[in-house]
Amino acid sequence: MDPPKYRRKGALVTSPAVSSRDLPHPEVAEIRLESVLHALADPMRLRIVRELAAGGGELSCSYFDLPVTKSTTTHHFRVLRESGVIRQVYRGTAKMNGLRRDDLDGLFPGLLGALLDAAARQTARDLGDG
Amino acid sequence: MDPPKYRRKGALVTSPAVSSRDLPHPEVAEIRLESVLHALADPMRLRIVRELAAGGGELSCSYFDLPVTKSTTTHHFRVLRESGVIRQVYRGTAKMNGLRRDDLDGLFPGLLGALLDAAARQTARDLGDG
DNA sequence: ACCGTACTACGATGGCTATCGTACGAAGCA
DNA sequence: TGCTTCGTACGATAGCCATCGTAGTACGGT
Repeated sequence: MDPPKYRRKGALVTSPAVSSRDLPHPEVAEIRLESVLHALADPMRLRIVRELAAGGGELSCSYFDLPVTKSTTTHHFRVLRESGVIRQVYRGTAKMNGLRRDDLDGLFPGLLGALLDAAARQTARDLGDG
Repeated sequence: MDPPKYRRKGALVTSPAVSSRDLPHPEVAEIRLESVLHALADPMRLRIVRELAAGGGELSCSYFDLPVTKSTTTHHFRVLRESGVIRQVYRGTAKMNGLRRDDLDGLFPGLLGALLDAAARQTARDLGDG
């Protein structure tokens, strides 16, 4: 392999920007409600977000035991990141994920809470209520 | 044409159930959060829902002046109905649409309000805030 | 230098979906 | 009995997307 390559979607760079790879996140002003809803409309991603909310801090991708392959898991995390729902950062070999709760609450007050509450209610209902 | 036909997706019936055609709606217990989010993740449908919320009562399909053809409009209304977001009923030649606000508030308290508020905030932001 | 773990990029694939155009059905009215 | 308005069904199409498998990169440890 000639020069070291850090390829991403056709781009070819000779060195990473920082020691850790950095991931593109939308600015707060770029976050679109439709994208957030689309991201959360997928059962797998809604589940990820719920676990993130329950977990409190940051969780690694491998923490999640999803019934899909790792490539699919990567895909879902990327959708969540690119829609502005989560923030991702590399820490060693792991990739830590955290909800962008403050950003979302600033943009859409009460939305995230209502969504998490709605998801919890639906789960309770699915389990036969009480 | 031989016998009168009321076809719907392969089914062939000899007479309508009632004088007005009736449309299938999900029961409250059948409404899924993911489906609601998916329905609202589309800009056209989110717009419809916002206008319905602003309009208060029921609005006919033709009330909306959407930048798509009529068949596409029909499609969007059907997605909204089948996800449980709106209720549709024929009144003469018109088809009236109403938000299922009570049903949704019962299932997911605060969700619809938070969504509508979020959409309003985003619109205000798009217009340059103030 | 080597290995293992964590995650990615890429290509393929099948399914869903937003859109259109055309043709038609139902209701009301002249 | 037509005519008009409102909305539907159907087929086609193009784009998106959730999923997979394979091959590969990055980092930390041995």
